[in-house]
Amino acid sequence: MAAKPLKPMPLKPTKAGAATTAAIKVGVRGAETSADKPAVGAPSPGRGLVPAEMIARRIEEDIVLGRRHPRERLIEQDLCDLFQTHRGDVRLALFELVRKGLIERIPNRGAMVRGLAPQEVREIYAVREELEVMAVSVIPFPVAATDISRLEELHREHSAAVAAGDLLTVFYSNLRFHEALFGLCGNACLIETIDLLAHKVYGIRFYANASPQSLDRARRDHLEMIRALRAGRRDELIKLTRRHLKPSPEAYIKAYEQRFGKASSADG
Amino acid sequence: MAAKPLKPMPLKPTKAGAATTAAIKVGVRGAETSADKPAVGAPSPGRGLVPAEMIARRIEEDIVLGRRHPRERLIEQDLCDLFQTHRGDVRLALFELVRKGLIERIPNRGAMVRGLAPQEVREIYAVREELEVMAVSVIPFPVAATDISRLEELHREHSAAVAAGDLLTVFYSNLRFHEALFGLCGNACLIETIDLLAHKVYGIRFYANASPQSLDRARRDHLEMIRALRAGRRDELIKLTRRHLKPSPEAYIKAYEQRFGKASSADG
DNA sequence: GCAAACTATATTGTAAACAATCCTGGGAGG
DNA sequence: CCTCCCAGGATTGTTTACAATATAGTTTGC
Repeated sequence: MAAKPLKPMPLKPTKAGAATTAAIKVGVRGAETSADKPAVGAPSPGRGLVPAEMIARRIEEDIVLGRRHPRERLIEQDLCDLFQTHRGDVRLALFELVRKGLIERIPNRGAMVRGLAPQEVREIYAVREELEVMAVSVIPFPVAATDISRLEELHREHSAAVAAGDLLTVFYSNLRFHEALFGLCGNACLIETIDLLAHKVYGIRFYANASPQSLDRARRDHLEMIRALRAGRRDELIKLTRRHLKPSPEAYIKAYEQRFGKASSADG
Repeated sequence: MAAKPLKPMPLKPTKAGAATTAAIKVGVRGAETSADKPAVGAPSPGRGLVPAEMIARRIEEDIVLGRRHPRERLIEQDLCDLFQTHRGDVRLALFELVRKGLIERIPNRGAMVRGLAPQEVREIYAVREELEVMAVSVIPFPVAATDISRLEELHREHSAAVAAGDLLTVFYSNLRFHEALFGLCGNACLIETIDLLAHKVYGIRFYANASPQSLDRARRDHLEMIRALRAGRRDELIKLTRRHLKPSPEAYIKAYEQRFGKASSADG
């Protein structure tokens, strides 16, 4: 323990929760800084994120959009040059991506984009289904009109992107739609966990997004979800939630088996 | 983009899952390399961990056992001296703990042990219950005798620690028991997510572990769980799983309200 | 006497250099 | 011809120093 001749900390026994953010003697900036971290807002934003988080997001985006394929390796120095930063932050970003399950890292060797085995994908989607169904099961009904409006707005965004074939915008508007939907449940931990698992399978969306049919089906699902929400039909909403999660893993696994043979999907 | 004149990577299209670890051309030594880094002797888990993970673990343990209280701040240099390492690893460990929800970090200010508001605790436990019930719901029955034996062994360990009043061992053996139990479900993602959420509330176990009655109740719960497992009574097991999760948050919230007043628990 | 600004210090963030480790490829020995 | 060993080069891991930023205490102006 080094010197600590000054005060140990403000020590205000406020409610320790979200507001605790302000504890360190929050200036005007404190709140903002840690506040706007939940979203995956825009393609390449620099807004109030820690540099490492921004780098992680950019790499994530590359993986999602297929610009970096599985087994491709990520060199720290390359990333430093690319993002104009130092290795400390790049390193942090890489560990962050390991945590999210998007890349793999072996000490003293390096990091590489991670491919998901069918079995893993199935398992992740099983948990996602459980949690997303839980989320829509606890949404307080009736849902406020403003919330419905917001979902409709996001749905319009998504539809437009689908129509335009703009995959990047499709991806992010779809993300925002689901964030808004599950956000209605009010359980921050649940929302965060759903988000975490969604990140793990970002990479395979590429397969699901491949066909226009899939995109359109997703669009229609969203529309039905909004209807069910407005009508207060919870059972319907749950059914839709389950159905909406089916196509992505199926498309991925099918593509995987066609490419590498069926054997791999059965092991493990 | 620096030079990359050599091979881009082995590129073996094996099953991309867990075995992928070997992809970078893992030699025989690969595993050892990360293993033989004792760094700082940890009480319980000295296993092959990256230094940063070990540091995170130690700090986590301190928090769990109340050796570091909420709002206490963590200075990078102090931790370097304590763990005999450099700031890079300490920094990594701190970010890791932020992710686990045990500490809070504000850029340019520092990190501090995080206190959980009652509302957060409730939310986390709600998700934990959902996932743990899911886990025991998908355990393939009947359970192998060796698995039952292992659980009994861990239960004995736990019981002994409870009897001896050795809180540290109680904590870790309890952890191992639940890892083994939920491990039976076979869904790696589910196991990992359950573990993640358990970490988030490590800190509040201190309250639950305070009374010998609580410890003994947990012990008896474990015993009943093993019985239900052996008898193949899934409904019973689910009921026990739910019941087992109740006391901890209740004890914490009660203690919290007694200390800071009831107002805080209702907001948010 | 109070408030605003200033300085001093503690702490975090960034950068660069150095050391350790691992893959690649060629050559010696069998 | 094959195997083993050894240098060469690339990449990660570690160390150190320095810069930026925030907090605390003090001073100055009113």
